[in-house]
Amino acid sequence: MADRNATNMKGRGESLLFLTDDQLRRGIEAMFFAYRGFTADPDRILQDYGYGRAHHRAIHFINRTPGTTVNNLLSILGVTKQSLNRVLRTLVEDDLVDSRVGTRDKRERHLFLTPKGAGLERELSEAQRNRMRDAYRAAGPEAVAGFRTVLEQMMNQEMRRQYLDGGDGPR
Amino acid sequence: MADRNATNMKGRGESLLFLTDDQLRRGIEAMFFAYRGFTADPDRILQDYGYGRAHHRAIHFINRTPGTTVNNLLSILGVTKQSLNRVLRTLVEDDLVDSRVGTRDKRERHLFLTPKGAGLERELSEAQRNRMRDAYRAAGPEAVAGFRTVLEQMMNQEMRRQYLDGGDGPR
DNA sequence: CTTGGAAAGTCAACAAGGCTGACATAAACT
DNA sequence: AGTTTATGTCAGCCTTGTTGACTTTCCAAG
Repeated sequence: MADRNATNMKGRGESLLFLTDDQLRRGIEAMFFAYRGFTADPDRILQDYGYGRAHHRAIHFINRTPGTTVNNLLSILGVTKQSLNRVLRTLVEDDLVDSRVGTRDKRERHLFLTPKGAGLERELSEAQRNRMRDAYRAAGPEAVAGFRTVLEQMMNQEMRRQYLDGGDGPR
Repeated sequence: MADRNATNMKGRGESLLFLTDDQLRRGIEAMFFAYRGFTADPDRILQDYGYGRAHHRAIHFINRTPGTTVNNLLSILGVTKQSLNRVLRTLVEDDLVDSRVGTRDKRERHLFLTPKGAGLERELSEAQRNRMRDAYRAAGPEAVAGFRTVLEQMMNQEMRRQYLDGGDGPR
């Protein structure tokens, strides 16, 4: 429906710009709807547990980097400690996350998923991976490579800004 | 940093899967960070006006489809009428949106941006387009084509679900 | 022409998850 | 000893989502 111009450019490789405002607008909307789809499955699962996206994010990054400190998590997620703490507290209370006092620096708390937490993580990430896999499969390997490339550019933009602007935080 | 496997597959076109869980996880995280970057500029602009993302979304879709009804907007945005109404009310009060009673069906309200509203829309979409354009430029035309293809797959997933599941709405 | 129901709006109450500010504690650093 | 750092916590505010109940308008079918 929309990638006519883009596909016509394939193989030319020059930056002769097919980037009309309308093309960009479609990209913007695609991001909006795709992101909604992307979070839909986890959202439904979390609802059953009485959790929200904030819990999902915490669980995800604790799983990715076991033993991460609260401060680490804070800067990755870009929220205030009060906000994160609220979430973290319920996760510890519900025995999904284990918060261990640091050995070298006892002020720090190192965060780990409990078996129960790892279970929920698997459930959530499996749903999301299935989505992603289906989209990837339908789009094909070449498209996936391009997808990753563009997303990485968008990520870099934000990382760059965060450090250049002194990281005045998220809205 | 990540598309090694994917690029290796290029040209083979078969679905011999390069889709390891770790590759998928990286895609998932890229979506998270990219989306954050994607909304960062508008969020900053909106803050100055005392608005939030909900206002942005309303403004965007009214601009895209001038004269759209409240119900149309409702189903596109996937929120409750009470939630949308609160946003719409402030936009009308602040003279950014014009709500005209329908001529054929007078129960309907048709929504238009006022010149002032169009001004804010331009400011917001310009920031977002610049982001998108920069990412597209840096990634190149082929990557953009792939990006669009994958996003469209993800959009379709959600559209399909919405109608199959009877559209039980967003969380 | 009456009435049922759809479309839109309003009011009230609530929850999640952001935010700020202030303050407490313990540990580490100087 | 005094300062800084990491964390936690209390209180209060905002946005944006939710339900439920109710009204007004008005189309359309009986």
